[in-house]
Amino acid sequence: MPTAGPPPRRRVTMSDVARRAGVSATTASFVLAGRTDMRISEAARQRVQEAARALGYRPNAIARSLRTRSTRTIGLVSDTITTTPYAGEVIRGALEAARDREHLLFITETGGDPGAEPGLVDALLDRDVDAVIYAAMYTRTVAPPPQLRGRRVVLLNCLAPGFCAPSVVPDERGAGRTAARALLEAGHREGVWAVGGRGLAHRPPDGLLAGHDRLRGLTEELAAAGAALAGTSECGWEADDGRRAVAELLARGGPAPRALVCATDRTAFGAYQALADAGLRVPGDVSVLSFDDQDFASWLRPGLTTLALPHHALGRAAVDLVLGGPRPLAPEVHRVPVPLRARGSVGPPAAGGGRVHSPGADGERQGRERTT
Amino acid sequence: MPTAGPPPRRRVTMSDVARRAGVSATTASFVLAGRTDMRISEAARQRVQEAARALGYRPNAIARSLRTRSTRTIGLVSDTITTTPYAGEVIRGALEAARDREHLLFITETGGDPGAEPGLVDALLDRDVDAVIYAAMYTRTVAPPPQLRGRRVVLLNCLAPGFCAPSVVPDERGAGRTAARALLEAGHREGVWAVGGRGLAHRPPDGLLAGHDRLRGLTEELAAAGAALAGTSECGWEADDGRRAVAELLARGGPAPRALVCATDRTAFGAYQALADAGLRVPGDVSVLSFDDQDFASWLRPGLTTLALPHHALGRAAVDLVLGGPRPLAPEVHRVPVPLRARGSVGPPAAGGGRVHSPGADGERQGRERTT
DNA sequence: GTCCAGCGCTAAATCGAATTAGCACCGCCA
DNA sequence: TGGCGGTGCTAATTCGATTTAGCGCTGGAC
Repeated sequence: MPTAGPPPRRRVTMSDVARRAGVSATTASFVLAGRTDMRISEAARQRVQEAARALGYRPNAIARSLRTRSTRTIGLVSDTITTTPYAGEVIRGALEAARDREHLLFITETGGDPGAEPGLVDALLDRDVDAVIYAAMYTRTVAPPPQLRGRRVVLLNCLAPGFCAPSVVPDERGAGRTAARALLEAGHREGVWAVGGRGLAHRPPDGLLAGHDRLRGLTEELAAAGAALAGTSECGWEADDGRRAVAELLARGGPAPRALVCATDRTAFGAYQALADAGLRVPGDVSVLSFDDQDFASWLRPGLTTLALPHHALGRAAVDLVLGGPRPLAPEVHRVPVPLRARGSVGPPAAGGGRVHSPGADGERQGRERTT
Repeated sequence: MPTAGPPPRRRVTMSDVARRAGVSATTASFVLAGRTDMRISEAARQRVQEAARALGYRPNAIARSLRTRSTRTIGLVSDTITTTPYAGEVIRGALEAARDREHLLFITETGGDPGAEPGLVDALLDRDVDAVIYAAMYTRTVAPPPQLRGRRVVLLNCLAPGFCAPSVVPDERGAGRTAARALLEAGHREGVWAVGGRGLAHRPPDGLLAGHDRLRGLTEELAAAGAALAGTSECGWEADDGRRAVAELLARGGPAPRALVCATDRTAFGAYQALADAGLRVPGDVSVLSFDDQDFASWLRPGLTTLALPHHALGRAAVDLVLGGPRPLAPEVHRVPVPLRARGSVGPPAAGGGRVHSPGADGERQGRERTT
């Protein structure tokens, strides 16, 4: 009979393999699991291997999981994975680590609806995931749902007071120090402003931790060098917020700012616009430094010097920890370093008080020389 | 005895529920499944429901799946989910649709290594996923691995000649037409250039389809109005490619371009830079229109008018199709509309031949009036 | 000749649900 | 009083693996 259409494809089971090899399912199981705690003749071993190969046997992970209670599966629960463009990097890092350890990743997101969370967590637990990564896309404090208590959980980019689980977060304080050092090394000691600095209470419900720790690292390191922040201009997180905040900063009286430390690349983007509008050059008149390392940071002219939030490393670390960490997990906080991406936007402070300058294109062109 | 530490938490099974309700597991199963094809007294029904509630019973999805062969699970296989920032939107759309249909999503990516693909697909099939979404992050032709033949598969953002499965892709040709219409409506009939237009062979192995179809739609619609493309300047996909291409275009002789249709927002970003360098205003001297709608498109001054690749809708449509479509699936190509995001970068063509203009800031400031 | 040890394997139970087959009881009718 | 049909349930099997318990054979020691 000629083959017609796709074969019915009943799945090849271990009994099929055993039958073909002329052994019991038990023997086949031990051979295929590579277990040596049962004596099996070399001949039988060979026949089982051969039969499995010939039939294209693949163990049914569902059946195996039912017995072993291990699914080689992780669940990732997050608030919103895409309001932020770099969230993809977190997932990619997690995916990579999971692949290395031969696990598969369930991704879920509540879409900002906290009411959806218990349902999603239940769906994961119903499927017997080996571990759960509870992730936030902005560093903040969270309250994971009660079903997760006592489970193997790692908190990613968040802290949960009173919930016994390790956290993996960016080393924001270290990042602040690094930022300060970059500025100090370029010669800045005065006129350093934080834009969108503390960032508390900008996002419900608990506000963000990042801004606070960054500012702390920044001021500490400046203080260690006998310098200090000239001031802080709080604002939102978007380009437009940055533009307005910097425009106001320039419009107010007092000594000219020499360096701006922006909370995000987006606010830095706005800062560039405001500076250009005022006829100020980057970094000739004002240095700009920020946090995130979004892709456009390298397209700007001059390229934006920024602290690269280690999204990929965070995702990776969380999975490595949840799968490879001690049992049970210790509720420690793991801080992942935040590397500096030095581009062209930080330079030595302007010599004079150059409040206003020759407009536009010239400044941009000078910047362009410094672009990578 | 006082409770000490987390309870051992043996999972509550259906037998536990049945025992407590004083019925057999069979009865409990029928009650909890809501099946009416077996006669069960109202009293028994009540007792089972009550017992399940009291014990906090949740069915073990693994055990159920073993029996029913349905896991309420989908696998998404993609090349690289994050080289592109909008990939997250695809996933978010898929996640939303999956949630609506009470399915969970396994996400995998090869990380650009095609050798990893069979292993990942096997891992999914071993776990008995109900369906697979095979996704590419740039629209192109692909060759899914043979294990997927005969399975329930939807191709997302790609086409696979000879592989019997439906595709969900952006309506690139329609997008090209829309772009042309936007330009025609603003009064453009001459000096319309495509930048980074055809885009073939820029990515291995098969080149991209998007550029070709877009260009087709663009030229068709222009032709229908008796107009035509002034020319095409092929280049890469990045900001810097766009900047160089446009700079060259402006430096060459001939009539000045009046409108640039850029292949991506990134090239448009570069185009803005090149135009500013040449002292040309957007849209006063040159209109700019592009494809993608990345977030920075709205931060530029003027805001970039762009065709929003419907990533979210694509992800949603793929899941809706693979779960809700006919059995078996018809190998059709579903084209998802690409909406225009009109911002400030398209305006009426310049009256004269204004080759060079007053530099920088003025142009930007005019643009800014049009920003949303 | 018997006993024991070791070898190489198999039978059967298990995981937790879904599902098929069929049984005990009741009341009604002849 | 015996049969019959409907009601309301249960026992047993199945899904496909893992894992425990133990069986039959052989060869050597005594």
